[in-house]
Amino acid sequence: MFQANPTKQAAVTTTDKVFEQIQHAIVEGKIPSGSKISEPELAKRYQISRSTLREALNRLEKCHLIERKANIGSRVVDCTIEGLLELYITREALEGMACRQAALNISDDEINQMQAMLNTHGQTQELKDGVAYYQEEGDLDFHYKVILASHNKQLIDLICGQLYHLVRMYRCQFGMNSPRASRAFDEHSRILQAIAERDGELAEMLMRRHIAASRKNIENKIAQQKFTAV
Amino acid sequence: MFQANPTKQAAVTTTDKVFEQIQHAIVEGKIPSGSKISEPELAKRYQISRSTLREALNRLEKCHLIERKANIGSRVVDCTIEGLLELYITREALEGMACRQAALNISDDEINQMQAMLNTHGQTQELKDGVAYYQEEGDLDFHYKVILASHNKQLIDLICGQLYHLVRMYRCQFGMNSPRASRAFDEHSRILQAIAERDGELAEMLMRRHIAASRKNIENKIAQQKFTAV
DNA sequence: AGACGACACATTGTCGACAAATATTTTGTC
DNA sequence: GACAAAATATTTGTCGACAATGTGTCGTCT
Repeated sequence: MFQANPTKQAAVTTTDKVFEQIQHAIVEGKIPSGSKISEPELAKRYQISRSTLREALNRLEKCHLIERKANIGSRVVDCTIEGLLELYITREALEGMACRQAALNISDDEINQMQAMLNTHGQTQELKDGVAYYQEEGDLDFHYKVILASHNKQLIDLICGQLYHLVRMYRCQFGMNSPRASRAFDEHSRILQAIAERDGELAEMLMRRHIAASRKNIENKIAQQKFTAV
Repeated sequence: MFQANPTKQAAVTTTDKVFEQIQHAIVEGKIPSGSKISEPELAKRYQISRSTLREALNRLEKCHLIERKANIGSRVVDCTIEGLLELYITREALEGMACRQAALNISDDEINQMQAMLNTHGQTQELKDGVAYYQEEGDLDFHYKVILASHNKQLIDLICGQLYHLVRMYRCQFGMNSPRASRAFDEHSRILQAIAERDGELAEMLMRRHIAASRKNIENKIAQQKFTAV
């Protein structure tokens, strides 16, 4: 099954739990993007002391969900078009490399697992006619697996531990159920094929194109919106 | 002049100051890599309360200099060969992309600045005959400038705000004054040239080769050490 | 009327103490 | 003497209070 963050273990301390709650609230927009965070208010809301809340805020800052300024306070990061495009460019670099490393380091077991996962995706996708593949976490699921298969702790932590919270936030807030669904599935298949053939160079190139295509898709949408707005 | 972290503003709160002190201590190995961190002891050493220290520890965790486990404690990250190689692979991905973006987004002013900087490097480098270029922060300085020139906040924060503390740590602890000094200077020149010509693809490729060459240089050294050890 | 400064308020930063969890030592038994 | 379990000690997590900093308001002066 899909899990929000394959790198972290279960929440044990109260800070952990509050952190996860606030994290979801931010990702889903319940705490609106760009809004200022009041420590006393949040502490009261979650029935915890300010110290505990601040600890949680620190972790939120670590995944780039909030920004803090000394003696001034914290704000939820705001979702801008530029931010989204910058995020995709960063993903292209990191996931591309992760994909190359996956081709070098993946185990046979992992290959089989991913193949099975893609098969499942393929069936449900045929049924739902491609609408839901992106939206339901199937897409993220595949990307997660690739990243983990890189066996590179640095990459895994950077992407899964930090970037992907932002990715999910943008997806939620911008409501991105792209029409690229069925094409994305094909691209995933080819990427996995390259990985299975241990062709790192090709694997990286395909993953970069895959992400770049998403980015360009977004750019087009934006341009379109601008056009209809005028 | 070179500054430790071009993204952050001056330290204002006591947490900031203590954070910087401990950061330097870890980077320079005064607090040995892999050692456990005692909160009470460090708090006493720096004359601050534990809450303040924990705030500083949170930031250290953010730059991957320490690792924390719930209810167990913090350890300074330990410097391993694998960790170093993983770090270089991540740098290759991120700085390569930063270089490509720099070629697209750099301003003419920035180009001139970098050109001037390289000229300075070239002169001092001729004098010192290439020994010091890597060691003295000249190398990092160039890389910093490239990353900033990408004008991509995400990339800048990831590399300058997080990765580079680790890079400096490894450089300090493994004492890496590589014989690649004079070659590195040439490579920097060509990278800047590609950037100035707005050739993003070439710029990325050259930067990736530049970093990959460093990595392979390290790998060779390791292999050599193993050989002589046997 | 607009600008500057003093005051009051709210928010963030820092502190020391208590509670919970983990590590260590002691004790008892085989 | 070695192992297991209980008791102790240390460390981490959480709390509420105080200090320092920033913000807004009001009154006075030009």
